[in-house]
Amino acid sequence: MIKEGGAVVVTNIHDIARLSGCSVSTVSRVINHQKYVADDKRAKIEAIMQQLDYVPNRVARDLSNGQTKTIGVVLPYANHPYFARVIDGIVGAGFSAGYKITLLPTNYDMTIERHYLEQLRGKAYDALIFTSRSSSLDTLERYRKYGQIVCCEDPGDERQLAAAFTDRMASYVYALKWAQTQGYQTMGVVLSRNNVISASTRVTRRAYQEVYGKLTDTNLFTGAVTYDDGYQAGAYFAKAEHPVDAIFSNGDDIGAGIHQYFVDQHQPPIPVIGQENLLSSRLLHFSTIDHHLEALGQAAFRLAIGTSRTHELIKSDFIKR
Amino acid sequence: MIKEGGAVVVTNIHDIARLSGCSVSTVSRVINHQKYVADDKRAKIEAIMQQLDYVPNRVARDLSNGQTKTIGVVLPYANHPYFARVIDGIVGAGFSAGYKITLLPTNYDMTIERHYLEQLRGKAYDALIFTSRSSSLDTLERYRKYGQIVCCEDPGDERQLAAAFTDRMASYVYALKWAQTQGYQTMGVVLSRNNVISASTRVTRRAYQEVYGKLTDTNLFTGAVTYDDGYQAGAYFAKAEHPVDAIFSNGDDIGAGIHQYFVDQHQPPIPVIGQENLLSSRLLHFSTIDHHLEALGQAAFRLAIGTSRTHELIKSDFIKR
DNA sequence: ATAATTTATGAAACCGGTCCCAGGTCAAGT
DNA sequence: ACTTGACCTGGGACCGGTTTCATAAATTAT
Repeated sequence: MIKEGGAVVVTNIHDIARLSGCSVSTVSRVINHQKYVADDKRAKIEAIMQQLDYVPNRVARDLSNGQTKTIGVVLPYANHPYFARVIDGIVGAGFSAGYKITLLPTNYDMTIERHYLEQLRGKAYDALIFTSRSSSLDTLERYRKYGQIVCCEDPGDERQLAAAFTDRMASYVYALKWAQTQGYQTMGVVLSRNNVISASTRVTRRAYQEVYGKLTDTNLFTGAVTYDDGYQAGAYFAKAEHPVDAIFSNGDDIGAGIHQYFVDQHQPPIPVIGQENLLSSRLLHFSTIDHHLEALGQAAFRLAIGTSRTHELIKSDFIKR
Repeated sequence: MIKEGGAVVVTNIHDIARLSGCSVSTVSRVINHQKYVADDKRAKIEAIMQQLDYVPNRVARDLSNGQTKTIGVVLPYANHPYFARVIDGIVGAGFSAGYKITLLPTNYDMTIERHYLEQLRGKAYDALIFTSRSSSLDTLERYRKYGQIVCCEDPGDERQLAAAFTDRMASYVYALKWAQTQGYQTMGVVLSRNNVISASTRVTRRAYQEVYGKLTDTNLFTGAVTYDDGYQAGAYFAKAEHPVDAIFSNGDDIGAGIHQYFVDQHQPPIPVIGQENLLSSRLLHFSTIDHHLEALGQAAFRLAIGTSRTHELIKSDFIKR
């Protein structure tokens, strides 16, 4: 019991026990609203807890219970609208379930991802949600035994990992086919990371293959994450030898950059299809795919606290503009 | 020591001590890279830790150390661009300092804020950052003794609270005076919460008073948080009996809504001054105040882990468009 | 009246670490 | 030879809870 200026600042369960003339076991029972405590003792203990303004120590309980009621959310960066929406879903669901959500930025660094996986081993989190990853699925799976691990992509076949993901393939194919019906013969593509580990990249290539055939290097711009990157992409396609009729972008803000480049050059803006249904596509009035990322976050959270090793598919909507 | 299919899954410091023939104290010294351990013992212990793939339990260390290296960030909702930028700053700074950042949504509910303050008492966090609040400063101050509390507004006079805030007053006055030089005789204002607890609301009123005189009800629209709210505000001012020459908005996305209403009605858009320098003001080309919210978040974090009861002022920039 | 439950309580182990302190070795200083 | 101080080591208290288990009283069932 630590005092400061006469007022009690910190108390523990032993103080309460001593002052109430009971044992810590009994106090613990009162704290946890368990049966088998005499009414008078319960009242007395509650009164003393009230009086000393006692609050049980969260960390001690976590240690004893072997769980922290905390979920770690692994993401490259927090300020990107894609992740912001997913986080929003996770945080909302987490709040309702009484869980704490901790943000774990990686900047796509595998070493840092490993660090968080080690923290999972150290019981710092009950589960990890990978909204994006650089490590292999094998690596993630290897840590599965230390806690639930949820990834936000289709892990395919028989994985031990839980997964919440959007139906990218279906929505991409739908969007691209719609573009064909609009008379767009050639379609440019803008991607973020051009590697096999990015689910978005992989699926975009597959969907493109199915609808437009092989994706050539000239029709592809990679490394786009922000509006300014999109602007660069716009410049690339504007100056291209064989211009494309429309561009399928990996995000609305990037799409806005593409659009804006043409506007700034006083050229007719090339039709763009974006993703995420952000304000930018609404303002510039181009089509987009809404992946319902809040729902994705909620699903990921449910999987994180559930023990069921399952998959959840979130349907996307194509918004024609 | 818990095994699963032959492989060791969980070990603790006692296992390491037993297997290495040393005491727990010595193992602890090795874990923490302390002096006074014989080279051969150190090597042996390290080898065994390696072999069993031992990771110290985070929660146990936290309990013993009396700190969690976790900062709670209190905010109304996570998906709003204002808070997204502040979070980004906090998370970045937290990562560099080896701290965990937990998001605590309140939806402006005082009861929920209280709940988080109680958690601070329960040692769940080392400090709390209030990016926004509904509780009074007195209330926050009352919990100050349980941990550092940082608020993101100017708390004025002699408060025990640490504070990181932007120079709203200066930037608002600057922006409004600039508007006057542009010939805008009457200025509408859009606010989020029209109560005295919102720093933004309070300062906007004061700045308006200083430049334009008394803020009348007819020149004010409140309750705006999103683009759609801004759209409503646009409708309000478009249909007003005494139209305003320009509108000072509490956010770029809201400003975009205002702007867009006029566009949709085929009316010449009314000049808007936004805040936060988001993509929307860039796309629609209206002036805005950049509060450098990432820097605000970083400052807030520094105050959260520092014991110095200080204030940090972040300068804003007015971006004329 | 006796056996079987249910209720009530506290001692003590446990969760998995940190750290103070006592005790011992050994080389340098006087 | 004797003090001094740096180096090593382990026992055990401590952080603040939860939970098992033994014990006993009060009910209920037979």
